[in-house]
Amino acid sequence: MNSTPTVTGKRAATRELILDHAFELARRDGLEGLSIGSLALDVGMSKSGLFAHFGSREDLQLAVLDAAQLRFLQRVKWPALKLPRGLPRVRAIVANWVEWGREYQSGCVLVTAASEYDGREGPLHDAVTRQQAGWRQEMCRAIGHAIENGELSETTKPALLAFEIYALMLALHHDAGLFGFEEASQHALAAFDRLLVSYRPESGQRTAP
Amino acid sequence: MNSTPTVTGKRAATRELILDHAFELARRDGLEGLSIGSLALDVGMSKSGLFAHFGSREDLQLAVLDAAQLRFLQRVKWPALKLPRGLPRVRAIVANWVEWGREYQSGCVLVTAASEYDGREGPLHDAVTRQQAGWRQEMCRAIGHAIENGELSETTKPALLAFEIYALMLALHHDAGLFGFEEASQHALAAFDRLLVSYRPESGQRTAP
DNA sequence: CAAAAGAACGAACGGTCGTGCTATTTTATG
DNA sequence: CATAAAATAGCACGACCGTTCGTTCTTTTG
Repeated sequence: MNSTPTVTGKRAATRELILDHAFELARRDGLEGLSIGSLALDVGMSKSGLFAHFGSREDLQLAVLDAAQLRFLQRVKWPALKLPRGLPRVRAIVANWVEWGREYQSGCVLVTAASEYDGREGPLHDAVTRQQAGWRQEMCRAIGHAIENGELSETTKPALLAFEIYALMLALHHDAGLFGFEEASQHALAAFDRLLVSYRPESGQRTAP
Repeated sequence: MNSTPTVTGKRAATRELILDHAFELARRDGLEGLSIGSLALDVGMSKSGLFAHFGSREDLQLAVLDAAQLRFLQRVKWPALKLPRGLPRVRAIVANWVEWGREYQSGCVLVTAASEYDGREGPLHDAVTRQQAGWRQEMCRAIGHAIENGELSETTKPALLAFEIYALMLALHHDAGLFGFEEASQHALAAFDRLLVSYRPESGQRTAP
């Protein structure tokens, strides 16, 4: 009756279903370890039927990468945007990031992809690099706002602090996978607190709005 | 004439040759991406001839993992043991570690293996976990000496500082592979300096030997 | 030199890989 | 309900996977 079967369409719906399963499989085996046969088995459809949605394995991998980034931004970035610019937002990003690490300990697709494709070339390398550079830049901007607010020392170099924060999150994933999330997250949060102390502005000068 | 063909023996020699090539291949493709066929092609011998040296792919992967750790210890740990215990040795370890990162940017077998096997089970997972736990403990001991020497604040928690240092080295590998080694190493070294400043002992109390 | 031992080879196995092609089924449209 | 279109299944392909086996070549030993 309706001219459009659903708002999203059947094609888009099953595509999302496939990407859901692919996201989970890629967590354990990486994007390189993701195979169409096992994915089709997991989804419950035929290899060829699934394959028709993407046209090539590489396009599937790119789609999974995009889906993973979308989830990351949904869980980590967007909720933090509701907080005011500056240190509160930076704190929220880190807090959300740690929670993301709790959910996806031992196998974040984004982290895995970075180490899988950093030494090669091709569309996946490009996509990963673009993705990581973009997120790092967003971190730098968030840090920049905190500096402008006088919440961080004015000598703070955003790129360096962003590097330090990213380092903690990498180590969080690393240690959570090997030694358990609880100890790892305690270390990461303690280290982040130490970081903020070390970047605390000199007493007296405030440039708040 | 000689009863022993060489000191090492032919078998051990070609085994080392294989592991040399395998180490290089595993840098790009990880231990999971390492295939016997392509390795044999790279070494210049037949699949079956190569296979006979290990008996299974898993044993090959374990051997490569051991070889990688040996190289790491040779380049990073052992040279640092020539320096006195305490802060100088910790500094040397980090400096050597960064140089290791320069040589093996975009693809350290140990880092890759950690993310490949942290979510599974089996001999490789066990080996990686044991390996990482051991190295972390060695870092803690080295840091402990620096605390005893009064070169770091006596409130320093070795496990946390070891986590922070490891985090910087992970981020060094990450960024070096994606954005280039020079910027990454500058960030890592600057962050390490900031770390040492933040752990500087309170002025006055010295407990040096 | 002959015999025994060791190392590497070549071929083949059953499987799985990614990828096309052609039916068949499901869904939407007049 | 009939029909066009979209979505999925079935099948086959060449390539590569790890592994096994029997053979051949090289080295060591008596």
